[in-house]
Amino acid sequence: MLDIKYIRQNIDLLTQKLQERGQPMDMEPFLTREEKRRLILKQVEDLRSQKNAVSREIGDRKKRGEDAATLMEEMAQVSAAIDRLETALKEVEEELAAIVMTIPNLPHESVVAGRDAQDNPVVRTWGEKPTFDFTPRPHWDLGEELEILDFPRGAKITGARFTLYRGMGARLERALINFMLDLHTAEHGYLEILPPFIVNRESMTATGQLPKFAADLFCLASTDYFLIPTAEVPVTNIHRGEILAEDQLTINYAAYSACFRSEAGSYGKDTRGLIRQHQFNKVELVKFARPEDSYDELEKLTTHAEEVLRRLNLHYRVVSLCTADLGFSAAKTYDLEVWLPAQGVYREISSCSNFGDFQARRAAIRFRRTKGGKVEFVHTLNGSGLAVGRTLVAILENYQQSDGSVLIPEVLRPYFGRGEVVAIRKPLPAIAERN
RNA sequence: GGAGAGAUGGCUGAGUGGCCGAAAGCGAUCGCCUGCUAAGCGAUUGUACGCCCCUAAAGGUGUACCGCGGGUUCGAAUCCCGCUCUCUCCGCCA
Repeated sequence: MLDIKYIRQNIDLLTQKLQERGQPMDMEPFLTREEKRRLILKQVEDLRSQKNAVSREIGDRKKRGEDAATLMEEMAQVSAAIDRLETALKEVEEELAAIVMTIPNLPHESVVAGRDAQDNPVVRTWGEKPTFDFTPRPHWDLGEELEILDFPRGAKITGARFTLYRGMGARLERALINFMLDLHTAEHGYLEILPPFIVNRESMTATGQLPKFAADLFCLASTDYFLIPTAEVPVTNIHRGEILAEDQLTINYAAYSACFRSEAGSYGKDTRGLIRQHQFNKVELVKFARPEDSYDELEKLTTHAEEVLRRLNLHYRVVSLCTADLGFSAAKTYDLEVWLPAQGVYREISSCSNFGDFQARRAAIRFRRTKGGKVEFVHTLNGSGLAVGRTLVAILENYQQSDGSVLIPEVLRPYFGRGEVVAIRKPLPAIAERN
């Protein structure tokens, strides 16, 4: 959410920025309601002021044993007038909020104006595409053959875009979660969080998923609770409505969670494999920073996410999202895209964003300056560190061998028991049956 | 799921219809004093929104906020209703 006063005073700049985002908006409805709100508010407050003064007078007179009947009658009418104006005020405030809540964040000045994802500049690349002396196969084939990913049974148990992990597949997913959390907590200084995976409407609104993107969420029937689409939601809401001390900042949290996305409108995209699921695992990094620090923190956050890929020795590139590709709440975003050799594409595996004060204003997350004692909004940031399912995909495809087995990256081997396990192989028939 | 108790400022805690944005204490900040330390003295100590002033900041002023939402009343932290959360007991449960 943007500041209403800021919108009013910078209406031309805002119109231009929305244009650049490819989401032009007519600001006239905002302006008329904003003005109407102030007009009515003034009237209501003047009447209330009058009411307060006269009510005090009535009290005084009664105490002195004087008659106050005329004044009381007068005030009854003033109260009625206040009631009418309050109704009108509430109405216009709701309309105004409805408009403001659907205005996206303004892109940071360093974000390039572009038309679509094609215009996202590549900031850097790391590593090299692995070479194969055979044709690399897609992870869905490898996963089924190794009997670690079971797509038909996932569909039977629940439906399309749900997958059953088995044996070494489940183990690899778990190893990745632990590896990522260990790295971020022990070496990057994040505090580990295990949040609720179900949140209320207020939390969803604070981080920007609601009211605009309800179609992407799973809502629990007969409740006002939602399955989280990312740990960003519960973790950012940890400090909703709080005023933090300046010396607490920057706060760094790392959280594993399952993520649930309904994503209506994704039909036909990525129908095979693990890339686009209704349920997936993710380790999320969240920061609360002072405004002057937030863009430095974004760089740090991004390198923390990158470090996971580096240690797994997975080739990737970093792109900076252009204005048109930027998410609703973000002021600036870096996407990490990992190389998937079977498909010959770079695939998004992490998205690291600075939201500026956009979420903080919605969520009322503030801090008090030690010097000056002023209250200001914090800046919130978050990034995937990383999407676990997609990391598993990248490992299967990049570490596959000609015999159909998949080597386990060095850094993950300690998570597979005593270190004897170095590869995932097709199970022997007898073992397969026992499983 | 059933029964009961509770929710007040950074914290503790008083306040059952007007003199209450809210006593007192603690904490914090600034200043004074004491040759250091401790103690003492004084002042300040919420947030949001509107208006005035204005380059801005500061300032002035008004309104709202005592868990949340309604109601009664000229007037509500205080009375009534609904909800949420916390605590205790019972039931159920991993």
